Amino acid sequence: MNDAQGAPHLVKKKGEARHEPIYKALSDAIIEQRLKPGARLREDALAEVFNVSRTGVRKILQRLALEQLVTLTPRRGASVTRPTAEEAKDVFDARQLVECGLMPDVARQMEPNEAAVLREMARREREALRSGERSAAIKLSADFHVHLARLSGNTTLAAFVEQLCSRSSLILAVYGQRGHLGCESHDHDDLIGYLEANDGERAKAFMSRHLKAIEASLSMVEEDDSAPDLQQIFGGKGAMR
Amino acid sequence: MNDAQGAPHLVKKKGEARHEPIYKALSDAIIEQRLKPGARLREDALAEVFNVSRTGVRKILQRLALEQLVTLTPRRGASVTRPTAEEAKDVFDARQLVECGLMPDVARQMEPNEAAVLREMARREREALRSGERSAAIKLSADFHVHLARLSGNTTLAAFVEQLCSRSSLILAVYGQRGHLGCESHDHDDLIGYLEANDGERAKAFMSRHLKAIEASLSMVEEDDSAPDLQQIFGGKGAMR
DNA sequence: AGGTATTTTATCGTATACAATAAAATACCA
DNA sequence: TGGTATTTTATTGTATACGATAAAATACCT
Repeated sequence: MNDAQGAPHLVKKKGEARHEPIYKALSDAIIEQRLKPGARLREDALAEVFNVSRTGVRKILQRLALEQLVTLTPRRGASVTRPTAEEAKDVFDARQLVECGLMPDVARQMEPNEAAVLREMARREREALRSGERSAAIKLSADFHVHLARLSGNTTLAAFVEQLCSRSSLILAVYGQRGHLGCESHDHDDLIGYLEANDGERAKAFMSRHLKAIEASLSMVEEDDSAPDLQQIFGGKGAMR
Repeated sequence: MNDAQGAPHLVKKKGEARHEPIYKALSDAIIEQRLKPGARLREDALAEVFNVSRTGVRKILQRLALEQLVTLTPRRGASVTRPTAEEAKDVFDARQLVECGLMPDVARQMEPNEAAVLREMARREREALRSGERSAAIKLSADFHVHLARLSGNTTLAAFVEQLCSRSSLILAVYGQRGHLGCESHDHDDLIGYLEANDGERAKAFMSRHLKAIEASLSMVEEDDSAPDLQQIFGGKGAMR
Protein backbone atom coordinates (compact mmCIF):
# COMPACT_ATOMS: atom_id res chain seq x y z
CA MET A 1 0.00 0.00 0.00
CA ASN A 2 2.73 2.44 0.89
CA ASP A 3 5.79 1.91 -1.29
CA ALA A 4 8.02 3.51 1.26
CA GLN A 5 7.61 0.22 3.09
CA GLY A 6 9.23 -1.58 0.16
CA ALA A 7 12.40 0.56 0.32
CA PRO A 8 13.53 0.30 3.93
CA HIS A 9 16.49 2.63 3.71
CA LEU A 10 16.05 6.13 2.47
CA VAL A 11 12.48 6.26 3.64
CA LYS A 12 10.91 9.22 2.00
CA LYS A 13 7.62 9.85 3.67
CA LYS A 14 5.19 11.01 1.11
CA GLY A 15 4.25 14.57 0.59
CA GLU A 16 3.29 17.28 2.99
CA ALA A 17 2.98 15.30 6.22
CA ARG A 18 6.75 15.20 6.29
CA HIS A 19 6.79 18.69 7.71
CA GLU A 20 4.48 18.03 10.60
CA PRO A 21 7.03 16.19 12.75
CA ILE A 22 9.59 18.88 12.08
CA TYR A 23 7.15 21.54 13.16
CA LYS A 24 6.45 19.58 16.30
CA ALA A 25 10.12 19.03 17.02
CA LEU A 26 10.83 22.72 16.74
CA SER A 27 7.85 23.89 18.66
CA ASP A 28 8.50 21.36 21.42
CA ALA A 29 12.08 22.48 21.69
CA ILE A 30 10.91 26.04 22.09
CA ILE A 31 8.16 25.23 24.57
CA GLU A 32 10.49 23.06 26.63
CA GLN A 33 12.98 25.91 26.64
CA ARG A 34 15.73 23.89 25.07
CA LEU A 35 15.76 26.68 22.54
CA LYS A 36 15.84 29.85 24.57
CA PRO A 37 14.22 33.17 23.73
CA GLY A 38 16.50 35.15 21.45
CA ALA A 39 18.15 32.08 19.95
CA ARG A 40 18.74 32.50 16.25
CA LEU A 41 17.20 29.96 13.91
CA ARG A 42 19.18 29.94 10.68
CA GLU A 43 17.39 28.45 7.72
CA ASP A 44 20.41 26.59 6.38
CA ALA A 45 21.21 25.06 9.72
CA LEU A 46 17.68 23.86 10.30
CA ALA A 47 17.46 22.55 6.76
CA GLU A 48 20.56 20.48 7.33
CA VAL A 49 19.45 19.13 10.70
CA PHE A 50 16.07 18.01 9.43
CA ASN A 51 17.15 16.96 5.95
CA VAL A 52 14.81 19.16 4.04
CA SER A 53 15.38 22.15 1.84
CA ARG A 54 15.11 25.70 3.03
CA THR A 55 11.71 25.89 1.37
CA GLY A 56 10.25 23.53 3.91
CA VAL A 57 12.04 25.20 6.79
CA ARG A 58 10.70 28.58 5.81
CA LYS A 59 7.16 27.28 5.72
CA ILE A 60 7.54 25.98 9.25
CA LEU A 61 9.17 29.14 10.53
CA GLN A 62 6.33 31.14 9.09
CA ARG A 63 3.80 29.08 10.89
CA LEU A 64 5.69 29.42 14.14
CA ALA A 65 5.86 33.15 13.55
CA LEU A 66 2.10 33.41 13.20
CA GLU A 67 1.83 31.58 16.49
CA GLN A 68 4.26 34.09 17.98
CA LEU A 69 6.79 31.47 18.98
CA VAL A 70 9.40 32.83 16.63
CA THR A 71 10.01 36.34 15.41
CA LEU A 72 10.89 36.99 11.79
CA THR A 73 12.95 40.09 11.24
CA PRO A 74 13.14 41.08 7.58
CA ARG A 75 16.53 40.21 6.12
CA ARG A 76 17.72 39.11 9.54
CA GLY A 77 15.97 35.82 9.78
CA ALA A 78 14.19 34.00 12.54
CA SER A 79 14.76 33.81 16.26
CA VAL A 80 12.89 32.46 19.23
CA THR A 81 10.52 35.17 20.40
CA ARG A 82 11.46 37.13 23.49
CA PRO A 83 8.08 38.23 24.81
CA THR A 84 7.77 41.78 26.11
CA ALA A 85 6.22 42.55 29.47
CA GLU A 86 3.16 43.86 27.68
CA GLU A 87 2.76 40.66 25.69
CA ALA A 88 3.05 38.71 28.89
CA LYS A 89 0.26 40.68 30.45
CA ASP A 90 -1.96 40.26 27.39
CA VAL A 91 -1.38 36.54 27.29
CA PHE A 92 -2.24 36.03 30.93
CA ASP A 93 -5.27 38.29 30.70
CA ALA A 94 -6.41 36.27 27.71
CA ARG A 95 -5.94 33.05 29.64
CA GLN A 96 -7.96 34.46 32.51
CA LEU A 97 -10.82 35.25 30.21
CA VAL A 98 -10.79 32.11 28.12
CA GLU A 99 -9.61 29.31 30.37
CA CYS A 100 -11.76 30.44 33.28
CA GLY A 101 -14.69 30.96 30.98
CA LEU A 102 -14.42 27.39 29.76
CA MET A 103 -14.45 25.77 33.18
CA PRO A 104 -18.24 25.62 33.51
CA ASP A 105 -18.50 23.90 30.11
CA VAL A 106 -15.77 21.46 31.02
CA ALA A 107 -17.33 20.69 34.37
CA ARG A 108 -20.70 20.05 32.78
CA GLN A 109 -19.35 17.50 30.33
CA MET A 110 -16.92 15.86 32.72
CA GLU A 111 -16.89 12.08 32.56
CA PRO A 112 -15.24 9.74 35.05
CA ASN A 113 -12.71 8.29 32.65
CA GLU A 114 -11.73 11.78 31.54
CA ALA A 115 -11.00 12.64 35.13
CA ALA A 116 -8.76 9.59 35.30
CA VAL A 117 -6.83 10.75 32.24
CA LEU A 118 -6.36 14.15 33.79
CA ARG A 119 -5.17 12.67 37.06
CA GLU A 120 -2.62 10.60 35.21
CA MET A 121 -1.37 13.72 33.43
CA ALA A 122 -1.12 15.59 36.71
CA ARG A 123 0.76 12.67 38.24
CA ARG A 124 3.29 12.56 35.45
CA GLU A 125 3.77 16.27 35.75
CA ARG A 126 4.40 16.04 39.49
CA GLU A 127 6.76 13.15 38.85
CA ALA A 128 8.78 15.13 36.32
CA LEU A 129 8.89 18.10 38.66
CA ARG A 130 10.12 15.97 41.54
CA SER A 131 12.87 14.30 39.54
CA GLY A 132 14.12 17.61 38.24
CA GLU A 133 13.15 17.14 34.59
CA ARG A 134 12.47 20.78 34.07
CA SER A 135 11.80 20.65 30.32
CA ALA A 136 9.41 17.75 30.61
CA ALA A 137 7.54 19.36 33.48
CA ILE A 138 7.01 22.57 31.57
CA LYS A 139 5.63 20.71 28.59
CA LEU A 140 3.38 18.51 30.70
CA SER A 141 1.96 21.50 32.49
CA ALA A 142 1.07 23.19 29.22
CA ASP A 143 -0.38 19.93 27.93
CA PHE A 144 -2.62 19.71 30.96
CA HIS A 145 -4.13 23.10 30.36
CA VAL A 146 -4.62 22.39 26.67
CA HIS A 147 -6.18 19.01 27.32
CA LEU A 148 -8.60 20.67 29.69
CA ALA A 149 -9.56 23.25 27.11
CA ARG A 150 -10.23 20.54 24.56
CA LEU A 151 -12.71 18.92 26.90
CA SER A 152 -14.93 21.95 26.38
CA GLY A 153 -15.58 20.59 22.91
CA ASN A 154 -14.84 23.93 21.28
CA THR A 155 -12.03 23.30 18.82
CA THR A 156 -11.46 26.96 18.06
CA LEU A 157 -11.08 27.99 21.67
CA ALA A 158 -8.94 24.95 22.42
CA ALA A 159 -6.55 25.89 19.63
CA PHE A 160 -6.36 29.41 21.00
CA VAL A 161 -5.59 28.12 24.48
CA GLU A 162 -2.89 25.96 22.97
CA GLN A 163 -1.22 29.03 21.55
CA LEU A 164 -1.55 30.91 24.78
CA CYS A 165 0.06 28.05 26.71
CA SER A 166 2.96 27.85 24.29
CA ARG A 167 3.55 31.54 24.63
CA SER A 168 3.28 31.27 28.39
CA SER A 169 6.15 28.86 28.29
CA LEU A 170 8.27 31.51 26.62
CA ILE A 171 7.14 34.06 29.14
CA LEU A 172 8.14 31.75 31.97
CA ALA A 173 11.53 31.30 30.35
CA VAL A 174 12.14 35.03 30.30
CA TYR A 175 10.47 36.27 33.44
CA GLY A 176 10.20 33.17 35.59
CA GLN A 177 12.13 33.02 38.82
CA ARG A 178 14.43 30.11 39.17
CA GLY A 179 12.74 27.62 41.48
CA HIS A 180 9.12 28.27 40.66
CA LEU A 181 8.20 27.00 37.30
CA GLY A 182 4.64 28.00 36.93
CA CYS A 183 2.08 25.64 38.28
CA GLU A 184 2.23 24.63 41.91
CA SER A 185 2.54 20.90 42.22
CA HIS A 186 -0.91 20.09 43.60
CA ASP A 187 -2.98 22.79 41.95
CA HIS A 188 -3.95 20.64 39.03
CA ASP A 189 -5.16 17.82 41.26
CA ASP A 190 -7.34 20.19 43.23
CA LEU A 191 -8.83 21.50 40.03
CA ILE A 192 -9.69 18.00 38.85
CA GLY A 193 -11.57 17.53 42.09
CA TYR A 194 -13.89 20.44 41.42
CA LEU A 195 -14.44 19.30 37.85
CA GLU A 196 -15.27 15.77 38.92
CA ALA A 197 -17.86 17.23 41.25
CA ASN A 198 -19.26 19.12 38.26
CA ASP A 199 -18.76 22.31 40.19
CA GLY A 200 -18.06 24.68 37.33
CA GLU A 201 -18.09 27.82 39.41
CA ARG A 202 -15.55 26.54 41.91
CA ALA A 203 -13.37 25.26 39.09
CA LYS A 204 -13.57 28.64 37.43
CA ALA A 205 -12.61 30.49 40.59
CA PHE A 206 -9.79 28.09 41.26
CA MET A 207 -8.45 28.39 37.74
CA SER A 208 -8.50 32.14 38.16
CA ARG A 209 -6.43 31.97 41.33
CA HIS A 210 -4.15 29.40 39.73
CA LEU A 211 -3.37 31.65 36.77
CA LYS A 212 -2.98 34.68 38.98
CA ALA A 213 -0.49 32.74 41.09
CA ILE A 214 1.59 31.87 38.06
CA GLU A 215 1.55 35.44 36.83
CA ALA A 216 2.43 36.74 40.27
CA SER A 217 5.46 34.46 40.40
CA LEU A 218 7.01 36.32 37.48
CA SER A 219 9.50 39.12 37.91
CA MET A 220 8.54 41.54 35.21
CA VAL A 221 11.77 43.31 34.53
CA GLU A 222 12.57 43.74 30.87
CA GLU A 223 16.26 43.91 30.37
CA ASP A 224 16.50 45.89 27.19
CA ASP A 225 19.54 44.81 25.28
CA SER A 226 18.83 47.56 22.78
CA ALA A 227 21.26 50.45 22.76
CA PRO A 228 21.17 51.92 26.25
CA ASP A 229 20.61 55.62 26.61
CA LEU A 230 24.14 56.66 27.55
CA GLN A 231 23.12 60.27 27.70
CA GLN A 232 20.72 59.53 30.50
CA ILE A 233 22.99 57.12 32.31
CA PHE A 234 26.07 59.34 32.45
CA GLY A 235 24.27 62.65 32.75
CA GLY A 236 24.14 65.30 30.05
CA LYS A 237 26.50 68.03 28.86
CA GLY A 238 29.88 66.42 29.01
CA ALA A 239 30.35 65.52 32.63
CA MET A 240 33.42 63.26 32.91
CA ARG A 241 35.08 65.23 30.16
CA MET B 1 18.08 56.83 -1.51
CA ASN B 2 15.57 54.43 -2.95
CA ASP B 3 16.41 53.68 -6.59
CA ALA B 4 12.86 52.63 -7.26
CA GLN B 5 12.10 56.34 -7.03
CA GLY B 6 14.45 56.95 -9.91
CA ALA B 7 12.63 54.46 -12.14
CA PRO B 8 9.03 55.63 -12.05
CA HIS B 9 7.57 52.83 -14.07
CA LEU B 10 8.03 49.25 -12.99
CA VAL B 11 8.07 50.19 -9.33
CA LYS B 12 9.33 47.22 -7.43
CA LYS B 13 8.46 47.69 -3.82
CA LYS B 14 11.24 46.47 -1.69
CA GLY B 15 11.29 43.09 -0.08
CA GLU B 16 8.76 41.35 2.07
CA ALA B 17 6.19 44.12 2.48
CA ARG B 18 5.19 43.44 -1.08
CA HIS B 19 3.13 40.50 0.09
CA GLU B 20 1.14 42.36 2.67
CA PRO B 21 -1.17 44.16 0.21
CA ILE B 22 -1.75 40.90 -1.64
CA TYR B 23 -2.70 39.18 1.56
CA LYS B 24 -5.07 41.99 2.36
CA ALA B 25 -6.60 41.95 -1.10
CA LEU B 26 -7.28 38.25 -0.87
CA SER B 27 -8.56 38.25 2.65
CA ASP B 28 -10.80 41.24 1.94
CA ALA B 29 -12.22 39.53 -1.11
CA ILE B 30 -13.05 36.51 1.00
CA ILE B 31 -14.51 38.48 3.88
CA GLU B 32 -16.60 40.59 1.55
CA GLN B 33 -17.84 37.41 -0.07
CA ARG B 34 -16.64 38.36 -3.50
CA LEU B 35 -14.83 35.04 -3.32
CA LYS B 36 -17.43 32.57 -2.16
CA PRO B 37 -16.92 29.54 0.04
CA GLY B 38 -15.75 26.62 -2.06
CA ALA B 39 -14.12 28.79 -4.71
CA ARG B 40 -10.87 27.31 -5.92
CA LEU B 41 -7.74 29.40 -5.59
CA ARG B 42 -5.19 28.18 -8.09
CA GLU B 43 -1.63 29.15 -7.38
CA ASP B 44 -0.73 29.91 -10.98
CA ALA B 45 -3.78 32.07 -11.48
CA LEU B 46 -3.16 34.08 -8.33
CA ALA B 47 0.51 34.42 -9.17
CA GLU B 48 -0.38 35.89 -12.53
CA VAL B 49 -3.02 38.27 -11.18
CA PHE B 50 -0.72 39.68 -8.52
CA ASN B 51 2.51 39.53 -10.49
CA VAL B 52 4.46 37.41 -8.08
CA SER B 53 5.77 33.90 -8.32
CA ARG B 54 3.95 30.93 -6.89
CA THR B 55 6.37 31.02 -3.97
CA GLY B 56 4.84 34.22 -2.71
CA VAL B 57 1.31 33.06 -3.37
CA ARG B 58 1.87 29.88 -1.41
CA LYS B 59 3.13 31.81 1.56
CA ILE B 60 -0.01 33.88 1.58
CA LEU B 61 -2.30 30.91 1.11
CA GLN B 62 -0.63 29.20 4.01
CA ARG B 63 -1.25 32.15 6.23
CA LEU B 64 -4.89 32.28 5.19
CA ALA B 65 -5.15 28.58 5.87
CA LEU B 66 -3.89 29.01 9.43
CA GLU B 67 -6.55 31.66 9.87
CA GLN B 68 -9.09 29.19 8.53
CA LEU B 69 -10.15 31.40 5.68
CA VAL B 70 -8.89 28.97 3.08
CA THR B 71 -8.63 25.22 3.16
CA LEU B 72 -5.57 23.47 1.78
CA THR B 73 -6.24 19.99 0.52
CA PRO B 74 -3.04 18.06 -0.15
CA ARG B 75 -2.35 17.80 -3.86
CA ARG B 76 -5.66 19.49 -4.60
CA GLY B 77 -4.76 23.02 -3.75
CA ALA B 78 -6.51 25.84 -1.97
CA SER B 79 -10.13 26.87 -1.82
CA VAL B 80 -12.17 29.31 0.21
CA THR B 81 -13.22 27.53 3.38
CA ARG B 82 -16.77 26.30 3.63
CA PRO B 83 -17.37 26.28 7.38
CA THR B 84 -19.23 23.35 8.86
CA ALA B 85 -22.17 23.79 11.20
CA GLU B 86 -19.94 22.71 14.08
CA GLU B 87 -17.31 25.29 13.20
CA ALA B 88 -20.02 27.91 13.07
CA LYS B 89 -21.19 27.03 16.55
CA ASP B 90 -17.63 27.07 17.90
CA VAL B 91 -16.92 30.45 16.37
CA PHE B 92 -20.03 32.05 17.79
CA ASP B 93 -19.50 30.47 21.20
CA ALA B 94 -15.98 31.83 21.14
CA ARG B 95 -17.25 35.27 20.24
CA GLN B 96 -19.75 35.09 23.07
CA LEU B 97 -17.00 34.33 25.53
CA VAL B 98 -14.39 36.75 24.28
CA GLU B 99 -16.25 39.73 22.91
CA CYS B 100 -18.67 39.86 25.81
CA GLY B 101 -15.85 39.37 28.26
CA LEU B 102 -14.04 42.36 26.82
CA MET B 103 -16.93 44.79 27.13
CA PRO B 104 -16.22 45.80 30.74
CA ASP B 105 -12.61 46.58 29.85
CA VAL B 106 -13.68 48.58 26.82
CA ALA B 107 -16.29 50.48 28.79
CA ARG B 108 -13.78 51.36 31.47
CA GLN B 109 -11.30 52.85 29.04
CA MET B 110 -13.85 54.53 26.80
CA GLU B 111 -12.94 58.04 25.77
CA PRO B 112 -15.24 60.57 24.12
CA ASN B 113 -13.33 60.79 20.87
CA GLU B 114 -13.25 57.01 20.62
CA ALA B 115 -17.00 56.99 20.88
CA ALA B 116 -17.11 59.46 18.01
CA VAL B 117 -14.96 57.19 15.87
CA LEU B 118 -17.22 54.27 16.61
CA ARG B 119 -20.32 56.28 15.78
CA GLU B 120 -18.80 57.23 12.46
CA MET B 121 -18.08 53.57 11.72
CA ALA B 122 -21.62 52.61 12.62
CA ARG B 123 -22.95 55.39 10.43
CA ARG B 124 -20.95 54.25 7.42
CA GLU B 125 -22.11 50.72 7.98
CA ARG B 126 -25.75 51.78 8.08
CA GLU B 127 -25.18 53.85 4.98
CA ALA B 128 -23.72 50.91 3.08
CA LEU B 129 -26.54 48.70 4.21
CA ARG B 130 -29.14 51.22 3.10
CA SER B 131 -27.64 51.71 -0.33
CA GLY B 132 -27.39 47.99 -0.93
CA GLU B 133 -23.60 47.72 -0.88
CA ARG B 134 -23.67 44.26 0.58
CA SER B 135 -19.92 43.55 0.42
CA ALA B 136 -19.00 46.86 1.99
CA ALA B 137 -21.57 46.46 4.74
CA ILE B 138 -20.28 43.03 5.71
CA LYS B 139 -16.72 44.30 5.92
CA LEU B 140 -17.66 47.38 7.92
CA SER B 141 -19.63 45.31 10.38
CA ALA B 142 -16.65 43.04 11.00
CA ASP B 143 -14.39 46.09 11.27
CA PHE B 144 -16.63 47.54 13.94
CA HIS B 145 -16.37 44.48 16.13
CA VAL B 146 -12.61 44.30 15.65
CA HIS B 147 -12.13 47.98 16.40
CA LEU B 148 -14.10 47.52 19.58
CA ALA B 149 -11.93 44.60 20.64
CA ARG B 150 -8.81 46.64 20.05
CA LEU B 151 -10.06 49.28 22.44
CA SER B 152 -9.61 46.74 25.22
CA GLY B 153 -5.88 47.26 24.79
CA ASN B 154 -5.22 43.54 24.61
CA THR B 155 -3.48 42.91 21.30
CA THR B 156 -3.66 39.16 21.57
CA LEU B 157 -7.38 39.03 22.18
CA ALA B 158 -8.02 41.66 19.54
CA ALA B 159 -6.19 39.56 16.97
CA PHE B 160 -8.25 36.57 17.98
CA VAL B 161 -11.47 38.52 17.60
CA GLU B 162 -10.31 39.62 14.19
CA GLN B 163 -10.00 36.01 13.12
CA LEU B 164 -13.36 35.14 14.56
CA CYS B 165 -15.01 38.01 12.72
CA SER B 166 -13.43 37.00 9.42
CA ARG B 167 -14.67 33.47 9.89
CA SER B 168 -18.09 34.76 10.84
CA SER B 169 -18.25 36.43 7.49
CA LEU B 170 -17.76 33.07 5.81
CA ILE B 171 -20.37 31.55 8.05
CA LEU B 172 -22.83 34.25 7.09
CA ALA B 173 -22.08 33.57 3.44
CA VAL B 174 -22.94 29.91 3.83
CA TYR B 175 -25.74 29.88 6.35
CA GLY B 176 -27.08 33.43 6.26
CA GLN B 177 -30.58 33.99 5.02
CA ARG B 178 -30.92 36.35 2.15
CA GLY B 179 -32.13 39.66 3.55
CA HIS B 180 -30.57 39.57 6.98
CA LEU B 181 -26.89 40.08 6.85
CA GLY B 182 -25.84 39.78 10.39
CA CYS B 183 -25.95 42.87 12.51
CA GLU B 184 -29.21 44.72 12.83
CA SER B 185 -28.87 48.25 11.64
CA HIS B 186 -29.09 50.08 14.98
CA ASP B 187 -27.57 47.55 17.32
CA HIS B 188 -24.11 49.02 17.07
CA ASP B 189 -25.33 52.49 17.94
CA ASP B 190 -27.12 51.23 21.00
CA LEU B 191 -23.97 49.45 22.11
CA ILE B 192 -21.92 52.61 21.77
CA GLY B 193 -24.40 54.29 24.07
CA TYR B 194 -23.75 51.84 26.88
CA LEU B 195 -20.02 52.09 26.40
CA GLU B 196 -20.11 55.89 26.49
CA ALA B 197 -21.93 55.63 29.79
CA ASN B 198 -19.14 53.36 30.99
CA ASP B 199 -21.73 50.74 31.74
CA GLY B 200 -19.69 47.62 31.11
CA GLU B 201 -22.29 45.20 32.36
CA ARG B 202 -25.05 46.56 30.15
CA ALA B 203 -22.70 46.59 27.18
CA LYS B 204 -21.77 43.00 27.91
CA ALA B 205 -25.37 41.87 28.12
CA PHE B 206 -26.23 43.75 24.97
CA MET B 207 -23.31 42.27 23.05
CA SER B 208 -24.46 38.86 24.16
CA ARG B 209 -27.95 39.41 22.81
CA HIS B 210 -26.51 40.96 19.67
CA LEU B 211 -24.37 37.91 18.91
CA LYS B 212 -27.19 35.54 19.77
CA ALA B 213 -29.43 37.42 17.35
CA ILE B 214 -26.92 37.04 14.55
CA GLU B 215 -26.48 33.36 15.25
CA ALA B 216 -30.20 32.83 15.45
CA SER B 217 -30.65 34.42 12.04
CA LEU B 218 -28.68 31.59 10.44
CA SER B 219 -30.28 28.56 8.91
CA MET B 220 -28.00 25.75 9.90
CA VAL B 221 -28.55 23.24 7.17
CA GLU B 222 -25.37 21.73 5.81
CA GLU B 223 -25.91 20.64 2.27
CA ASP B 224 -23.38 17.90 1.93
CA ASP B 225 -22.13 17.75 -1.59
CA SER B 226 -20.14 14.67 -0.68
CA ALA B 227 -21.28 11.41 -2.20
CA PRO B 228 -24.82 10.87 -1.01
CA ASP B 229 -25.64 7.55 0.61
CA LEU B 230 -27.64 5.96 -2.20
CA GLN B 231 -28.11 2.79 -0.22
CA GLN B 232 -30.01 4.71 2.42
CA ILE B 233 -31.92 6.88 0.01
CA PHE B 234 -33.22 4.10 -2.20
CA GLY B 235 -33.59 1.44 0.45
CA GLY B 236 -31.38 -1.61 0.77
CA LYS B 237 -31.20 -5.04 -0.81
CA GLY B 238 -31.98 -4.39 -4.40
CA ALA B 239 -35.44 -2.92 -4.33
CA MET B 240 -36.17 -1.48 -7.81
CA ARG B 241 -34.27 -4.38 -9.34
C1' DA C 1 -22.20 0.81 -27.06
C1' DG C 2 -20.52 0.44 -22.56
C1' DG C 3 -17.13 -0.10 -19.56
C1' DT C 4 -12.31 -0.48 -18.39
C1' DA C 5 -7.37 0.60 -19.34
C1' DT C 6 -4.20 3.98 -20.83
C1' DT C 7 -2.49 8.37 -21.93
C1' DT C 8 -2.63 13.20 -21.38
C1' DT C 9 -2.92 17.27 -18.92
C1' DA C 10 -3.32 20.31 -15.09
C1' DT C 11 -1.59 21.37 -10.83
C1' DC C 12 0.79 20.90 -6.71
C1' DG C 13 5.28 19.74 -3.72
C1' DT C 14 10.15 20.39 -3.29
C1' DA C 15 14.73 21.57 -4.31
C1' DT C 16 17.88 24.58 -6.12
C1' DA C 17 19.90 28.66 -8.22
C1' DC C 18 20.56 33.42 -8.27
C1' DA C 19 19.83 38.17 -6.79
C1' DA C 20 19.68 41.39 -2.95
C1' DT C 21 21.20 43.07 1.25
C1' DA C 22 23.20 43.87 5.57
C1' DA C 23 26.83 42.62 8.74
C1' DA C 24 31.71 41.65 9.30
C1' DA C 25 36.27 42.14 7.93
C1' DT C 26 39.71 44.53 5.84
C1' DA C 27 42.19 48.22 3.78
C1' DC C 28 43.10 52.91 3.45
C1' DC C 29 44.09 57.52 4.95
C1' DA C 30 44.73 61.48 8.12
C1' DT D 1 46.33 54.90 15.83
C1' DG D 2 41.53 56.06 15.14
C1' DG D 3 38.12 56.54 12.07
C1' DT D 4 36.04 56.06 7.59
C1' DA D 5 35.64 53.71 3.04
C1' DT D 6 35.71 49.44 0.66
C1' DT D 7 35.52 44.67 -0.01
C1' DT D 8 34.15 40.23 1.49
C1' DT D 9 31.09 37.07 3.38
C1' DA D 10 26.94 35.21 5.35
C1' DT D 11 22.19 34.88 4.92
C1' DT D 12 17.76 35.86 3.41
C1' DG D 13 14.09 36.81 -0.56
C1' DT D 14 12.31 35.27 -4.89
C1' DA D 15 11.87 32.91 -9.10
C1' DT D 16 12.15 28.92 -11.64
C1' DA D 17 12.74 24.17 -12.88
C1' DC D 18 11.69 19.51 -12.26
C1' DG D 19 9.31 15.52 -10.34
C1' DA D 20 5.01 13.57 -8.58
C1' DT D 21 0.21 12.82 -8.55
C1' DA D 22 -4.54 12.81 -9.38
C1' DA D 23 -8.26 14.16 -12.45
C1' DA D 24 -9.75 14.38 -17.26
C1' DA D 25 -9.64 12.71 -21.78
C1' DT D 26 -8.94 9.31 -24.93
C1' DA D 27 -8.36 4.78 -26.81
C1' DC D 28 -9.16 0.10 -26.58
C1' DC D 29 -11.50 -4.16 -26.03
C1' DT D 30 -15.63 -7.05 -25.47
